[in-house]
Amino acid sequence: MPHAGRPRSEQSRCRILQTALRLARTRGYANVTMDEIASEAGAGKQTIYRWWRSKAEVVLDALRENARVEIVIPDTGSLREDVAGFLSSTFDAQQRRTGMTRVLQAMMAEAQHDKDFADLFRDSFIEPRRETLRTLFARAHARGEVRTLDEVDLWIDVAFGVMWYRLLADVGPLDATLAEKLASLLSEASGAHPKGVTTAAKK
Amino acid sequence: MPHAGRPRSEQSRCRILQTALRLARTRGYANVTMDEIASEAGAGKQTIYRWWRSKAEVVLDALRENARVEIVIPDTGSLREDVAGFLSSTFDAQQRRTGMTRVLQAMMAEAQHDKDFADLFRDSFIEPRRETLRTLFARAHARGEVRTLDEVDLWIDVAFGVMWYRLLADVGPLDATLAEKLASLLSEASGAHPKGVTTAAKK
Amino acid sequence: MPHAGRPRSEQSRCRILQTALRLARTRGYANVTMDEIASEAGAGKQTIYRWWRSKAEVVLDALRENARVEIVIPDTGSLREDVAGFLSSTFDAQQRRTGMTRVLQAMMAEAQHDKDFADLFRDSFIEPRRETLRTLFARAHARGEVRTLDEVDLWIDVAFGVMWYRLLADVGPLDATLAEKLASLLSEASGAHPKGVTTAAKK
Amino acid sequence: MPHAGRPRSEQSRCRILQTALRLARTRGYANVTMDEIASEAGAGKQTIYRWWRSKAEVVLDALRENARVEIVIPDTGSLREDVAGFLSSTFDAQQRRTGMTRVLQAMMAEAQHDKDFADLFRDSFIEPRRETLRTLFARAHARGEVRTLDEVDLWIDVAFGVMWYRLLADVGPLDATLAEKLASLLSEASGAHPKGVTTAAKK
DNA sequence: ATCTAAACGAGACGGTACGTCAGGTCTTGGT
DNA sequence: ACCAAGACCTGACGTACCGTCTCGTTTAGAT
Repeated sequence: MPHAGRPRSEQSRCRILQTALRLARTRGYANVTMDEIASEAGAGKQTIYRWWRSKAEVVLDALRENARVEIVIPDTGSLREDVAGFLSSTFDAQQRRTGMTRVLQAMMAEAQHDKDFADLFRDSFIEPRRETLRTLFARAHARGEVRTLDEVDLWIDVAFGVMWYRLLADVGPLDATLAEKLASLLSEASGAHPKGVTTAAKK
Repeated sequence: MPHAGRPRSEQSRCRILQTALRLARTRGYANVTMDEIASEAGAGKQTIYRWWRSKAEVVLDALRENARVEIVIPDTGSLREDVAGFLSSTFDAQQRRTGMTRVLQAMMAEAQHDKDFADLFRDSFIEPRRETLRTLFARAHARGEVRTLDEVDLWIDVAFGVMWYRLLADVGPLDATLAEKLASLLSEASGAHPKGVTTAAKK
Repeated sequence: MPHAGRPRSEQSRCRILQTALRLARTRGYANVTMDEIASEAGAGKQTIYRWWRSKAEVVLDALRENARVEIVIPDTGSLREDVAGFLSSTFDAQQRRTGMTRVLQAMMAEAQHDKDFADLFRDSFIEPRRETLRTLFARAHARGEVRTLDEVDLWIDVAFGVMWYRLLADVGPLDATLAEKLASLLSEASGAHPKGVTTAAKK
Repeated sequence: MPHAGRPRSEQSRCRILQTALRLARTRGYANVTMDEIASEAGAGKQTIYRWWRSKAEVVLDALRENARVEIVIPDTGSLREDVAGFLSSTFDAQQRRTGMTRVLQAMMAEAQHDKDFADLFRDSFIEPRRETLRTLFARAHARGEVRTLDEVDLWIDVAFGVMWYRLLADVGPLDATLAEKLASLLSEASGAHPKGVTTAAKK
């Protein structure tokens, strides 16, 4: 059965998402209340709760809508360059827009005390980005640059682990230099042969 | 002039810390209220606020007091084994005591929306652990196992980055296997020659 | 435009007023907390603060709602009897219902350290009762029982002054005897000549 | 056995009383805390609680110490003038010193929710003043100005009732005019023969 | 053209926890 | 034993958000 009643207002949906992201970036996610979002978006609170389960889900949704086209998935023929490019682009996207870093931190924070959101966040944000990196390693494997994909999850953990660690614990910047270093580290780790043997050509 | 007035009650301090950590572990950090901590510790809420600025600071303090003796700093003569031992011990300490993982997640989450706490957390929790790892690398350098310490911060980022990433994003377990793999990765990356072999050409 | 949003809940309003008065009478105004009123009325604390500024205003409101029909305004044709009847009825209403005296004392006490409440109390409680008495004197003046209304405020002060003084300083009972004596005092003072006679003997 | 240990410090006692009254007058009784009194008096809180049971008792004590000499007990040979003089002096004492009115209001308010203080207040403040007025009526009776003292308590209630009523309910000023009017009313009621006629027996 | 039903704005509702404040008690070292 | 200082426990406060619940209004497709 196709119909019944008034259809969802696209205008409301957009205004809520835009307002949520704007407020989260300018005033800090934690300082923004649902009442504010509703009020600033000219929407009723119920309208928000009808379509999203929590403030976190609204902001995450806004984040995804917003970031849909920002990240580049490079294909240069070199694992090191691919990884460096992808990480560089990822870091950039976060730093460029003021307050975006804060929003990401808040998303991860929120995931810590909301199991439902944690699942959504992992499935719709964390995993897709892991998948992208996995693709880069798979391509490199196909090219023969990488001997085995057995440890690909560990390599991904290293890349994103360092990123999130710096982001969350504020122990260092996310810049092109870091992207380069991580790319080098991972391309070596994934292509080297530890036992001092021939090691063969690395590049 | 040495003092004035009634001295701080050591009993209260201990009971508050113990109660805070116990409640946080058993019922989840977010579900514990200041009123509960005060009440269960037989303390007044004001007494808590007199010495700590927030629930997070209380729990962090309890965490430090508690963890003072838990972590082993190994010295086996081998960087790989030292790192593996340290990480293993760190992971264990988190998994062994029920609920400890949750508390750590909550601490990191809290640091995301409380600047004051973030600073305290980094200085009194994050950095000391980095320092330990730094010591292991410095020893290995002194032994000649590591060629240069230029990238030691990156290696530390890798170790803790992966740990926190798995902890927070729930993308994999923190077990002995991971400790071993990270140790291998880092000892290789840092230029180690496990068995005194030629190391061959690295680049 | 008549409205917008959910209308105020009459049920909540009533339950809050009833609960407030009941608790104040049974347990003593000072021993009742806002949390208790809210909790017992099945209301949120915010709902109380949304419509009243303080506990005192809630109780006063309840008092007015409750006392709307209790006081008799007599019209016997004799000033002395009118005043005696009115005061008697007023005293009775306070003594009959257990705890009511205490509530009145508390209201007056509250007015002493809350300017806003003092104004409300005077305008909505004190003055209406003065007005009633003023009416009795005005009627008597119209009948020729009272020579002039110049000092009517003083007479009113005397009646209520003695009442409140005994109530607050606990220096004597509020009973029918007092009502009679005050009525006599005031009818004499105001120049009444009960039976149109030469003023002569009073009783 | 007369003594033991350090004697009570007269300096402390005075400073506490002075500070309490000063603060109560300048900032309003309700806005003053025990901590403030102690701190401003350079005393410990315990020192206050050692000698007084509550803030109200401290202030009342200060009030009595302060007012010891202020009130005149006139003896002019005329009841009307005696009463007018006494009330006038009483009203003046309250109005002259800024904030004193407020303190009296607060005392009476405090008596409403502290039974112990109520007793102390009545016995040491209310009753002595009643007694003074009683003396005036007794003298007048001895002079033959007053026929009987049967209703002296009512007359006293009228005088102080109007005073407190105006003070507490803010329904009129306490000035010389009021003192005169009350004196007239009471002297008439207590012995006068309003119409020059026989007036006959009152009861 | 009317009917029906869901979505909409507004905003009041029941709750939970917060951080603060004051009261009155207790515990130091010092007089 | 008294004192100043100040930490202690207790308990109420008024505020801030949460997520839910009415209201009357709007907006489409189905009748």
